Amino acid sequence: MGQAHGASSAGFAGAMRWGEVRKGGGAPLRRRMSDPKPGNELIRRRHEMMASLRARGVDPFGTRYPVTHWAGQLAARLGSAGEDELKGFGPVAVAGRVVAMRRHGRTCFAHLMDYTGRIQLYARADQLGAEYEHFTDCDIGDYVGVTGDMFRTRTDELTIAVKGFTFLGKSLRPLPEKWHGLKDVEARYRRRYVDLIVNPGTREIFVLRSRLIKAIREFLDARGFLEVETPMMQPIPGGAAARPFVTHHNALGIDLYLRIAPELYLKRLVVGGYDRVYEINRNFRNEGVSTRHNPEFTMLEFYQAYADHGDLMELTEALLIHLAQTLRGATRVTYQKQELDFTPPWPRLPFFEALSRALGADVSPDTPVERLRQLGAARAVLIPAKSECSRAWKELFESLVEPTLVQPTFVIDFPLELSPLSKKKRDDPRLCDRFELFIARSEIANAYTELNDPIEQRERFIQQAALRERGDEEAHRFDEDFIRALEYGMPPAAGEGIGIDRLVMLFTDQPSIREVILFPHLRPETGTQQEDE
RNA sequence: GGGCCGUUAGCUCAGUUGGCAGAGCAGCUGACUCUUAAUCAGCGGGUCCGGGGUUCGAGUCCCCGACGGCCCA
Repeated sequence: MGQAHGASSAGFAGAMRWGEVRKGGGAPLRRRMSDPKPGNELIRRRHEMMASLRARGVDPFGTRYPVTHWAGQLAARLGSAGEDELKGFGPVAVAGRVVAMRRHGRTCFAHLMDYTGRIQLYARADQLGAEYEHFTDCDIGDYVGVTGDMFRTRTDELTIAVKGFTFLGKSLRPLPEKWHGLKDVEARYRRRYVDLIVNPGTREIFVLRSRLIKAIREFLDARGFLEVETPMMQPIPGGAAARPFVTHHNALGIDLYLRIAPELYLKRLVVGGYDRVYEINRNFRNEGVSTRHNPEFTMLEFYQAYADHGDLMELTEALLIHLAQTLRGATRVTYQKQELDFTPPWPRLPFFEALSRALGADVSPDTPVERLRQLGAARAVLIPAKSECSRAWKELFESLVEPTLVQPTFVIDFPLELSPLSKKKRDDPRLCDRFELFIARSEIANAYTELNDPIEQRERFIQQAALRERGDEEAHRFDEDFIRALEYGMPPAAGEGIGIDRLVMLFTDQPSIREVILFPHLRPETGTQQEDE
């Protein structure tokens, strides 16, 4: 192997030009602190090994490999197979990443990981001949293909006796330690690929996320809902109270907004005659990041004609039970050491009843804001002077009620002012036919009976415009075309939005939204140094 | 935006009162034909996040900054 090292150093020097990394011809990027230093011994060694393989006529980066079995498949089929069955099973070809190597002189054990699981490999010099050296030259992290026969070791582990061996993709960087994995949270988010390689728990979260979304589709499809796609870039960002991201369309010469909600477009489709529609896709809100907020997040929205928000409460109960049973096989799940019981029906808690209980005094939509401020102050909730009632309700609810809502709870009878797209409650025009679902102190769903009266919708938009005039950047914007759609006639309908990321948090027992989003938003890892300010 | 905490080898982490920068894993060399956190013997590996200051001397103390985490708004 000695001469191979010599041959490799030239190739290495050519390949590694650390100092020359540039971003668009601009200033050099700062190297991240946890990145190996230029010329790092472990990386250099791997480059040398790559060159050594080439010198021996071995391609470190293989191509198409005819896989006959996956690791998980072998374990499932042969996990309890006897000696004779294994002998008769015939040759297998597997491919994956080498994740462990135990060299014992002229024999060697390794573990291969593919996306279904792991399988042990056993190589012997007397079986492999010249290829044995290539096998033991594997670095942890290399992608390889292996052919061989199944057997069971003395310690009863299902193993492939290696007969043939191919490099498929050389790994040039050292992986984190086998025992502790990668723990550093920042590194896990920035290099999710490494996190996924070494931390099985991370892989499982995103498999469950995928299964959850699939289960939602099955549930809605079975009930006659049509999945649709509506614009992500909108000229008027509507359907929610939030600040949008702006972008620019060069050819049209106009600004467009990344959507904060699909609502107004989905309702246009209800006008168009699709009685049951849903969309699962991204929303973008220009707000801070936290353990519960990512600037882009995934939302399910669905609309059902001829139904009201009461129907949707029942549908929501059925949906979450379906998810709990499909994903966890139970109607109860443990979230952050608390047991959540999804058995319906869930309590329906009127908004002002919840506030009154929390404040220890009766309050209603008519309670003056000054009184609300006093009551809030007594419970350490500060409501800024000159606030509108709506602001006070929000503050008090978020500080005093939300933290108490652990078990699934529908909060109903929201004040009209907070709900400009929602139908007015027939027997109390100060309230509306709306609910929010809370689970584990977190808002999971928001739904209402849709306002389908274009005259009243116009009035509501006008009120919102007035709020916007007074500086409320989150007030809804006037959407003339949406009014026009309603004027063509919209059936009574109920609509709901469910935050997918927060649902995934519940079902994977994760305390932070960043753990259920593959690439959560972080500040760029390298400073641009170009805009000095 | 505010408060607190963190950043040391590829990874996980120690680092005393301010006095030569450490361990385990990973890596390298050698031994080893059923191991599995393999074992045994030996070896190499550091911009202590960055910049400034105090000091004879700073990983450690002070100031500024970057990034991250948690809590609050």
